[in-house]
Amino acid sequence: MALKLYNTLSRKVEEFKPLVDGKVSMYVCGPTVYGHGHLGHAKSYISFDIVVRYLRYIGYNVMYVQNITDVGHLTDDADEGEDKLAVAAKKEHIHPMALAEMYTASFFEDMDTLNCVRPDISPRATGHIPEQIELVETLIEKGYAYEANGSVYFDISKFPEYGKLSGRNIEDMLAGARIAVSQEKKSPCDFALWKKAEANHIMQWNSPWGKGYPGWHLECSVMSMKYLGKTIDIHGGGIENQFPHHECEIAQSEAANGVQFVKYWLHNNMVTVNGQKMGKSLNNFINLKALFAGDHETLSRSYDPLAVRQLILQSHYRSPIDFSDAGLTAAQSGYDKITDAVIALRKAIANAPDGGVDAKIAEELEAIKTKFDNAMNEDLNTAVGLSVIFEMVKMTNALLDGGKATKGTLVAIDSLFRLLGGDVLGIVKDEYAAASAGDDELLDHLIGMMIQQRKDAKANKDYAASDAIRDKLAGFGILLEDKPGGECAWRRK
RNA sequence: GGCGGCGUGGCCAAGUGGACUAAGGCGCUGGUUUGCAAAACCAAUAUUCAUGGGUUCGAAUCCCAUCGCCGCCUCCA
Repeated sequence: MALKLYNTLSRKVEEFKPLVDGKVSMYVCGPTVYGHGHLGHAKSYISFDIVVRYLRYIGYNVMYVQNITDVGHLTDDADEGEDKLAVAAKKEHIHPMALAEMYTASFFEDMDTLNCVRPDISPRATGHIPEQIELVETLIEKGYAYEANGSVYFDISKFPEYGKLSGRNIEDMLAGARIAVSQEKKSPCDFALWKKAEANHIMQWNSPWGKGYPGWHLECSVMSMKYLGKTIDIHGGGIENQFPHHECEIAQSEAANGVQFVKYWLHNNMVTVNGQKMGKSLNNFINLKALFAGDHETLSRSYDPLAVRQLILQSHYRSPIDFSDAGLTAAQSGYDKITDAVIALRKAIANAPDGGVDAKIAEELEAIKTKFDNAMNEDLNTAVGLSVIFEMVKMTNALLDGGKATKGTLVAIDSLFRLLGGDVLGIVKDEYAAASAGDDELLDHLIGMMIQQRKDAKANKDYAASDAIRDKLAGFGILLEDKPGGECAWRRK
């Protein structure tokens, strides 16, 4: 069975067929770097991270480009207001490019923490000003754009397909009262390709139309074309970018090149916080660093980044997701359950009796993988994909409880955990920080002493003393687990 | 006003015409284990899929209506 993806352009789930056999070109709208990453970024980039990982898992050679927007978008709408980066930079008393640098680093850090694979290319908008100017020139030459008072606008009337992605028509939009009217534009729907800069505008470049800066849709068209070609397989982004951003990208690119810009348009849905829209202007967004540190008024604790990732994977990428403390706690519990099972499994491998893979288990693992593949092939049903991981957890725990599984069997299970849970879903790690021996040898000795004391107390039926030791360690985040046969293991919580 | 989505157990969430007497997670309850816990395992937890009609041999899944919620249309992932 082949991969199927929901294509916003056709509003249908379609079988995915790349332009070139075995290769996929994919562009995802990246962040505007004027603040730390937040939950919305997490949802979006984890969603597309899954797309990339799954495509690679099923054998495609993927070229993944995700831009960094470090200029140009305005605080208000396409034609008014200030450059968001400039506003933030002014507030922090640093140069806009220093601000962009800082938040770009922060963004990469957060995405690494969420275990998102790095894009192959992360092009910056400011690094592609000449290319953007070239595209504007091309559009003017071909009659799709016009200059007015040092700015250049795309002439929507020359591109009848405008609206095909978002299902809008120009008449309806003209009837709407919310479109800002500019004297320079022939039609209120025309959008800026290049904006004339006032003298006090920090970020500005020379152009054939005087000093200015690029319009806010231009960079994606240009960088997509430059690194992936005139027609690409997949373009992803948040659903709110469907209109106008992606609509404008299509207009610019297809007008300039005369060929289809993108085969498959993928859009992820939005995030709400406690049932309410999370928006920049609402100022209710939870930034990722605060989330990982538990440093937010609505959060009772910190959350493991991969538990956040798991929460996102529990629902479909095209569904909205609500973040709440309760939801995060539930996801964290589930994540811990998987992690504990995998750690226990890997520990057990060392002491397991030699032997090959149990035939029945091998068969079950095969069925599990098939179920996983089928779910993911249906427009990336990560919720079912995750449920498969939980089936493996159950299988693992049952086998470990039985204590008779061979090394070969356990290794086979671990391999599948690494493949499906690790390579594809990104929630199972290759290595976990040593929870007992190894690096923490000293800690292990010390806790071992406590465990021995507790054991002695228990032997004397001094349960008050033994429970006090357990409680005290729990207070430090150390959980004791009594095993059958009087053994006691410890792990961090 | 235009466009789109959603409403499934206490919570989250998959399923979108027939193996659904509805996956999975969290939670709760009972059991095994334990001195007691924790962890793990086993069992139980929706005769029902917002409501009312309709189509069909058959609907959570299709159609219509009603109610409720949400998003986009302005920067946002």
